[in-house]
Amino acid sequence: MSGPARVTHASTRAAVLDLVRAAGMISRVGLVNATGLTGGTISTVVRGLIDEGLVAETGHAESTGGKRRVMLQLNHFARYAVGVHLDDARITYVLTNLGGAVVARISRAGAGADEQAAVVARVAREVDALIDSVGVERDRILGLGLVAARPSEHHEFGRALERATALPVVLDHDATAAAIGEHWSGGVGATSTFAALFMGTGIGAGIVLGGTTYRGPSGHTGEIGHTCLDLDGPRCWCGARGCLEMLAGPAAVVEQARADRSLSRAAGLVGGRTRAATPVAADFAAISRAARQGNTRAVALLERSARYVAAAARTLANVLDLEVLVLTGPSFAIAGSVYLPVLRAELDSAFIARDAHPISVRLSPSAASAPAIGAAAIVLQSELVPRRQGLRLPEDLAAEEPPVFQQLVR
Amino acid sequence: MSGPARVTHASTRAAVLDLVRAAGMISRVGLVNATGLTGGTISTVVRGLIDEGLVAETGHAESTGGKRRVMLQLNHFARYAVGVHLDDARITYVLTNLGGAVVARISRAGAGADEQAAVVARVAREVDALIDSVGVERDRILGLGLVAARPSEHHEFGRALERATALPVVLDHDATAAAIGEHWSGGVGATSTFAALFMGTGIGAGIVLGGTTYRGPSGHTGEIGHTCLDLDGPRCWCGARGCLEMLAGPAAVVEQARADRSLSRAAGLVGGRTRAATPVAADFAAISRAARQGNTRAVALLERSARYVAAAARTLANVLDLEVLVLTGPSFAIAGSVYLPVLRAELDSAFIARDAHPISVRLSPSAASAPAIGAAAIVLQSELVPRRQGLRLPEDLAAEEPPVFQQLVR
DNA sequence: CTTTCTTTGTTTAGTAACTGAAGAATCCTC
DNA sequence: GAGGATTCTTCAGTTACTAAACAAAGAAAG
Repeated sequence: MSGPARVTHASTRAAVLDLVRAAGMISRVGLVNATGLTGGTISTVVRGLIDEGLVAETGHAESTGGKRRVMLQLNHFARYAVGVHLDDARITYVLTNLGGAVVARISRAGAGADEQAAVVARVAREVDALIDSVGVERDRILGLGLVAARPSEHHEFGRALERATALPVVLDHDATAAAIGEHWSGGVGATSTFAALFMGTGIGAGIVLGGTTYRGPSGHTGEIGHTCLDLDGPRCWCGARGCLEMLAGPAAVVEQARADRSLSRAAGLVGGRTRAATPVAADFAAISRAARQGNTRAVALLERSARYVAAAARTLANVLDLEVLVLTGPSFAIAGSVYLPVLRAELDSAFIARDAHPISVRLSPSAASAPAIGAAAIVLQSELVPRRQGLRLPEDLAAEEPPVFQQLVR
Repeated sequence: MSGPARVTHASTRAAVLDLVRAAGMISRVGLVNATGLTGGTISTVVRGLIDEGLVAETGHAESTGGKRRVMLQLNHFARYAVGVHLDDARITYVLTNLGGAVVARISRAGAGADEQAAVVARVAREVDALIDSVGVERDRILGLGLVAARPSEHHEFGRALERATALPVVLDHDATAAAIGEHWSGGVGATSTFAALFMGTGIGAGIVLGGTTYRGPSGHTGEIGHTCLDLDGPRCWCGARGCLEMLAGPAAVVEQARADRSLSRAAGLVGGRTRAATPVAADFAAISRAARQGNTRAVALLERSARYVAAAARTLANVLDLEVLVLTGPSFAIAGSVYLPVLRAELDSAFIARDAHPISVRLSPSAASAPAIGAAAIVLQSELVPRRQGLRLPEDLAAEEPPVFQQLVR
């Protein structure tokens, strides 16, 4: 009743492993301090991890007056995971090792309106190619993470891909995946509260609260694209008015640019002239390029968008008491340098909790492939991190179907 | 590794107790289904609770084809808790029983600029009067919950009050308390995701995610009063422009009403003429009264405010995937009937996840004393619900001396 | 009324995951 | 090289569970 805090049974191994991963290098005593477990427990848990080949002893630390600590490190190449990001425009594949580092990466054109069976076969083939390119044995691959903007629409696809690749498939939201990817690749602290602002064609946010990803009761979290920023703004497909996405999302920026003759010409916008799968993505890239080259109209357009995004980001930060905000996704990969200073300025001057703790705003070092990396990270997490803490919920009991295909969103 | 999910050791007793409370009446089999624990475990846990006098057997259910279930109920009068809400305008005290039901309630004028020692003595005296009014033995009172808009400013006050009353004191945010109060008083499901929109002088939100209250790394959560609704709106004290609080909070509504001669006269606004502690609260009440009596200008003013609040609420719901939204706090107690339909309409037409699950918007049945009730509920919770699950957090380690080679992530 | 079946609740033996304490190993200092 | 400091391991004991057998209470059928 009054003893020290404990760890949920099944999660201890995973928690220790996660600490080793997050710390990069740590001793058993370090784990004792970090977990609150006793030395004896850590000793046996670590032995198990070493036996499985997941962790290795790598040298000693300086003495602190007695026996030197034996340092432990993750055996990064003990296991691998595949991440697949289905975007309208492109499909991105990554193979990561246990540390979340990208070992191989390929990117192919999006599937468009192709037959699902054909897409499944193609993706399976490309996953095979990815794995073969670095010659990793199949049984060292923990699974495949599949992420998309609307995961609920890819249910059947995931199931089929599971059969085609013979890998366990987990399905999730791309923005959530991007957040987990940032968290996993170590840029963000293990127990921190942060959001990954994800800008692709739309705008969303993946949310991690105190180290735990937040998915909400139906997986529709972080929809900041529908933050209201103008009560009488233009009507959005969601039913409301003045949504961020309508006012300042990539599609809106492109539309505004197309309406500007001079800018259209200067940036060489694709416009409606081609039948490219995603003229929006292409044109947004063109506008960003023009901005980088000093086109003042392009700069003004992006900065206007950034002001809106910044207001939404501040709202989000104020609601969740965020510690870190990471900009990620294809559009921030291209135009992040314009948005970053605007968001920083907004949060430095108007974040409510700024006296209590700083909020760090940064650009993801791998914004373009963040969702795919995150997809792989979800696999790593689902294998290595606690499946669940606390009570089994009534909803779980309702759906007692065979766990063929693990899905993270409903 | 593969078995059913388990319960954190220390929390089982509390989880079962909480289920009994939430269900009102439940059998052991019901607890088995709700928790996922086995009958044997439930049997022993329930015996313990009965031995402690917290739970009692109360009759039988109809037979479902075999032995009838023995129904269990919380022994509501086994323990009590005191809740104190420090508002600028008023101090509200409640004594609740174990079920969160209010047994006694008093409300006194706010402390204003009085000396702290005097206020502590006065509050302690009034708490004594509250307890004596129903003749509850002191040792049955679990503790005192103290809530305020800016709890960090009442640290020393809480400590002093602890000495003066000889009761354990817990300190928290008033909006968070209101949310816990709603959760505890059973209007909201045990594992639901919801927010309590709290409108006093300012606007905030208490957040409960999947049955767990979310406080954030520094306790500054749910600051939806600083949701941006107009990029070029009036400047707010927080440093930003177009904050909800500036555009549509009670203070803004009052200011707009005062600028309207006809309405000022009709509603009999206090304005700046008196030296009352909180003219805003009094005038907001007067405007609401005028609206109820059919004054179209007052109605228009409040409905305008409601449209802004609704937009902020929608933003919040979209970010957190809310299932329930409760309107609470003094201002909603007065004007909730104007705000409720506007919020309902907004969320029915534009909540992103509305196809996945409904969002229920309702008015708190005890909006005026919700924070105080919540304060008491926090005490009940801190006594009866798991102290902590999972890992020890880095903040706990901060006090300890750092080993030379500590490489934990910050 | 008796038998059989269903459902509820209890008891008991066994197990996983820890703790606590003792001891072994390693290093530093004098 | 003796003694203390620190790290790590071992092992018996505790806790909180599960699984399975059992007992008790009612319903349904004969």
